[in-house]
Amino acid sequence: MNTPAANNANELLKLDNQLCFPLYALSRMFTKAYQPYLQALDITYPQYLVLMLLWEHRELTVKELGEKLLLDSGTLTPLLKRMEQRQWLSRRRDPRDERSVIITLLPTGHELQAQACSIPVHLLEKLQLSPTEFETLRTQLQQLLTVLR
Amino acid sequence: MNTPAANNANELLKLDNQLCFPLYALSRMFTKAYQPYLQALDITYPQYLVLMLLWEHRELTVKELGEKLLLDSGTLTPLLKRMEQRQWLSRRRDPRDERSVIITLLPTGHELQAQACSIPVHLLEKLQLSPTEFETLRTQLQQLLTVLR
DNA sequence: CAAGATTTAGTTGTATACAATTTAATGGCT
DNA sequence: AGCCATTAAATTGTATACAACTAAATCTTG
Repeated sequence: MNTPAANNANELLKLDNQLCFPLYALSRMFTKAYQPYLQALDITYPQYLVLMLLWEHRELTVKELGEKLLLDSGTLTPLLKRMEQRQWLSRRRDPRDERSVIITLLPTGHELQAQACSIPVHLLEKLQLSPTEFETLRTQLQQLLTVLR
Repeated sequence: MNTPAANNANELLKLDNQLCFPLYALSRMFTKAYQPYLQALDITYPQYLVLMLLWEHRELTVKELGEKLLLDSGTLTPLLKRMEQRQWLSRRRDPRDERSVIITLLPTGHELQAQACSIPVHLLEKLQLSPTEFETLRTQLQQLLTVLR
């Protein structure tokens, strides 16, 4: 354990020298930053992600949602059922392929968009990043996401 | 909804135009990338974080762990109890302040370090980032973490 | 066309996260 | 000393995540 190589390995084992921990911590901090705005709409962050996709696409299968959010049915099915209970969306089997379930936004779900569209603006203010910084970071993360996918 | 301002607000509501989603997705993908190596040690990612801190510091209170990991006792207490059951660490009240709980690494917990020190190396390989890219990204995330904290 | 492979959701069980509340101990102040 | 505010963990309840498995529908290939 006292060779330079071992010391280097131990250095790498420190929290501060890793990429993963800041990602993990930042991800949770962002979710908390969203919290007050989401609470006003009575939705959670993953539910907000689903809504964003449905505002853009109107209807999507569970599989498509999973591909876009990188979540599986074990997470999505109960989440979508909760959203169905609140009348934000409907779940129905695809008549042309009974294996698939099509998620469609209901009127109540559409109405949330008007209240939600100020959320990203609020968050941008909280971040205090210049548009350039924001864009650079977003692009880098997006790239890393593509590489790892 | 057809004014330029409203359209811009709707643009911002797309997944691809946000910082938060790539952080959220990347964080989970990283955890999955660690998974095979952590599974070999039979630990979870948050448990690995706790171990890394204890390898570096020997003993820490629950409060100190929470400050470093940005987690509260609601998350840490049950997590630490599970690690205690496996004899990796001990939990005992601080005699000088009975409110605090001191977490100390046990021999079994120390031994895990020898097996764990190859993990960051494996991860670096998976990432395929140049040392410069890695460092730039790490610094940016670290900074963002400091700003938001 | 029939059997086996594949695909899509759903289910089960475990482990986080975290808000909100509770409990116990300590500190500060009169 | 006695009281109140503060602090540190623990507890409770809800909502993700995700591995592993199941069930049903569809596809493929001989």
